[in-house]
Amino acid sequence: MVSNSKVSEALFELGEIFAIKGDLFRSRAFLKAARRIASLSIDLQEYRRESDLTSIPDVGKGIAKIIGEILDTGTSVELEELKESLPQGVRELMQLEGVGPKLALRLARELGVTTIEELETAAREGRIKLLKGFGEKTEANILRSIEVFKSSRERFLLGAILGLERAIVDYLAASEEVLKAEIVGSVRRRKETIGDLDILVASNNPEEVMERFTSIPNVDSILSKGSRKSTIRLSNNLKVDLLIVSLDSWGSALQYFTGSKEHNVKVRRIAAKKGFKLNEYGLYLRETGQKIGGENESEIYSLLGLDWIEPELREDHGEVEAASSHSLPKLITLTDVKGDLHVHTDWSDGVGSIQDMVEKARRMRLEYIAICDHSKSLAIARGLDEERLRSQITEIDRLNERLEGFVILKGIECDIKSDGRLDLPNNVLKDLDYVVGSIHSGFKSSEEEMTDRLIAAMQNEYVDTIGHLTGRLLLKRQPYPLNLDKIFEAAASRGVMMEINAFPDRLDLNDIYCRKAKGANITMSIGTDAHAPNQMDFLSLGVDVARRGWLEAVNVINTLNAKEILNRLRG
DNA sequence: GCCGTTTTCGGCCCGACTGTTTTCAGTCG
Repeated sequence: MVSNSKVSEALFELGEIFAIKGDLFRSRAFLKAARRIASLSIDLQEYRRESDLTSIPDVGKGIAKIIGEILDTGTSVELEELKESLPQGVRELMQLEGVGPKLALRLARELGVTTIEELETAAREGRIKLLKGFGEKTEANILRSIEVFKSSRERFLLGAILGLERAIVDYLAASEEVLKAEIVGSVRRRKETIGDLDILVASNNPEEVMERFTSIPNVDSILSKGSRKSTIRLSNNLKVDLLIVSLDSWGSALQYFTGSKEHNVKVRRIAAKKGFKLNEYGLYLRETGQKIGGENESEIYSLLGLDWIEPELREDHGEVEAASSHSLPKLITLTDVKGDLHVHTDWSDGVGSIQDMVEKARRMRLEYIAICDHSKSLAIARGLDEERLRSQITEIDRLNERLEGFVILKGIECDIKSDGRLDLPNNVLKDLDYVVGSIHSGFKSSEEEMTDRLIAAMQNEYVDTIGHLTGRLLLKRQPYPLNLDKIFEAAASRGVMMEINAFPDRLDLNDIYCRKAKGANITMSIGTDAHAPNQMDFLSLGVDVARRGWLEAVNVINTLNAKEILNRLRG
């Protein structure tokens, strides 16, 4: 899939350049195509061999030609020429908040700056405010954007802000002036990483609520403040938007601010076609301006002839079409999940005993957990050799005898060695209930080597699941290259499952691959990879990914109860 | 440049906030 990201980056770049040049519609077309390519679960190189690139939505003749050129030569002549024609550094400047194409071009042209660093110098020397149409405030804002850019331009893990999200909503909801409060935006859609936090409030007294919002204890700065919409930055650099509407616009505002942008564009277009106008305040008849909906969200969808769409699906990945033909999936929920299929204990690098993990699971009302400590190759994690694993098996048997209404599955997270063999012999694997095969080394190998390695591992009859397939660490490490088609084909034919690793910086498989795996008839398992009892709370993040990947309960093995899963695994 | 139940031309989502300017362009979501 390396070629896909290369193509999508080039298309993004072209889109931005066209925006700088003022050709906004062409820009939009390229950006749209770029996003489309980025979300494809098929490899472009392979796709091109079998079909016409123009069969991809948002890709027409022109862009197909450019994609072909990039696949063949690594770049596009048009892109290179356009880059030449722009002053150096314009695109870099656009990374700053509040600096769009127009501003970036003027700054680059008129100040001759080519980097953010040079722009900072110019701002400190007071040269920006001398430009026509610029003043003190613009200069100060640019300086502040540069600060933010330098200190933290990374996104936040969804798993890292969840408590905070709740706390802010509760803080606002405690005011009598707040009639309703809800998280919207990418957090409501449960995206794996988020850029900011969006909160929607219904109130008849927006001024007072805004006051309360902008005086939240850990606010660092107020970026904008109006009667309907304000933005603050918290001391941890997280940006929080508050939007206030009246109760009769609650549903349309919820719909609008949940996004995604692409989803909303599609929904609005349907509204327009049916003779409506949809905005955050309501659904209106275009001709008369009469308001016909807005109080609740599902009503908006139903007036447009659509089933209500779960927020996690709102990415314009076919959900609007499915809602129109009443064929949306019935998504898995957290309560469907009966067990956690990947936890560590103090037998390897976890901090809890088997008993601690069991107690936590029981508090979560789960029926089972699979103890999957590391195997011996992972010496740094005190991985288990055959002898210690046998002791652990005995220990688990002993504990299971005393447990009622709960089962501990005997498992292992067994290292897959570089030749694809497993780290422990079959004569001990056969005595386990559940084997997760994972790669923890050799991340720099080629796509072919990694693919072969995984396929070889799946030939082992005791491997139930492949753990954290792509090895990515969100915001830290890219996934290693893999031929997913080959891997999923092998997994489907061998009946091997794919893990959704629910640890916040893994979430691997991701949503897109989940959907692809589902299409390949592969069953998924969800495991938190918890190394401490409380980390089992990450289970909900795994379910979020599954939901974003269009999975239903039947696609996930942990929706079976303890008896069923034991039958399925070793029956 | 893409797209089509208004289909090969003429649209392309729509509104809030800011800054600097007297009526609006730029940016963002």
